[in-house]
Amino acid sequence: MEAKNNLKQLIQMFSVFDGKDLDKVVDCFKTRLIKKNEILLCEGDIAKEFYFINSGCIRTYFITKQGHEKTRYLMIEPSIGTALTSFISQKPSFEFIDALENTEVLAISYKDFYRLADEIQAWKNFYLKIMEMAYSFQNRKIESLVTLSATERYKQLIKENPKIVQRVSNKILASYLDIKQETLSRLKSK
Amino acid sequence: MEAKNNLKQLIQMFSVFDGKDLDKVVDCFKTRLIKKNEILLCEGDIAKEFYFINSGCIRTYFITKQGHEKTRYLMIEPSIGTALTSFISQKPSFEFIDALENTEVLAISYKDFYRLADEIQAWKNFYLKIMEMAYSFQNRKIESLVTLSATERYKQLIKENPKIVQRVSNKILASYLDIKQETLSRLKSK
DNA sequence: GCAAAACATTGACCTAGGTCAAAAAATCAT
DNA sequence: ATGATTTTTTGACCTAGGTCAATGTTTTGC
Repeated sequence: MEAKNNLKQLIQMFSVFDGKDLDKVVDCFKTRLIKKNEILLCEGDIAKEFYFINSGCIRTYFITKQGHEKTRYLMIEPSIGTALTSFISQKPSFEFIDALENTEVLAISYKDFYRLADEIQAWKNFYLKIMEMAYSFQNRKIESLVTLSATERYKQLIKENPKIVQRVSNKILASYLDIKQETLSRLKSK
Repeated sequence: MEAKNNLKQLIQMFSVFDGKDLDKVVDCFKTRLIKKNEILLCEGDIAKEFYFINSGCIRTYFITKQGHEKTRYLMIEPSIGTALTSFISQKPSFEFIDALENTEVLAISYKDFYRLADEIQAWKNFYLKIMEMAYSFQNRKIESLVTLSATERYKQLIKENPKIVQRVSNKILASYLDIKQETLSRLKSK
């Protein structure tokens, strides 16, 4: 109940809904409780759900040919996301989604997500906002990868997402920053 | 005339239009002829136009604090794009847009672009497709940055975009691949 | 056609971050 | 509470790519 109110609040930050449409949207979301280390999506599966994180932490990551984990997104409450490329294309994902903490999400299926986009203009606008924000996020990520040193990326993360730094292990943080955990250890102690 | 037919063809690859709506959309695009090295957008300006490249080549790039150019997008005909972050947000861009060759574009203003999105569902769907494709492109870019060596990135570019490699100088290619031109020279001769 | 400018290549040297291993610290499961 | 496992830190060593300078090649503008 509380989770659905949180979801309503987040949605309305990005798109103007009338009450009935918003209820209709929110009713399509189902509560999921996920245990720490549980995998929501395996590589090779199709991402059939989109998530609102009501509490906890989930991440998307992939594994390189050399066997290195690269963390793509870290999401703590309140936020939204999924393995977006697979969700959009409905093709097998090369990303995993897992939970770094016990996590409560509200999940909406691909079918409902797109059906609502056809039926409710405000939801389609919301979806556009999601894509715009995701695009801008990727832009900043690329800019930081090509212009900042490892130390600078770490400092930037501390400044912009202190909560994430507190809650996530150094191993995971390092894989999110595109550095090795030995390197993160060293630059933390400078 | 020919350009507008090319634009119609490209649009219809991504979204289903009826004839009248498509004409209405295409009528909002104006022809622009741009000379090689002409700057379409300066850092600090707001991106007020979205482009269809009918012939030629344009790129978006930014300059780091150290004064290095980093090329973000290379677009040869037929393609679409702009400095998307600034276009979406209507805030000053940190990217430049310039022409690497004499180029003919069809340009649509921000106002028309969004007005059409309100009036014509197929255009809004088209815009969604643009965002989805842009997002996927960024994803692949990030993946290549964090998993491939300089040589591998170069080889991937040759394989996936041979036309671009032929038409764009090594200096620009290097800045697109996030390597220095000395490095590109060296790995080309291996 | 020619000088200037820009692009490309090559040489020599340097360093940020990776790799591998070992040790220490923290967390987990019983 | 304790042993096992995982995470983190530290040490020593290595290398891909950067930096700077010089030279060669190609393109541009007059």
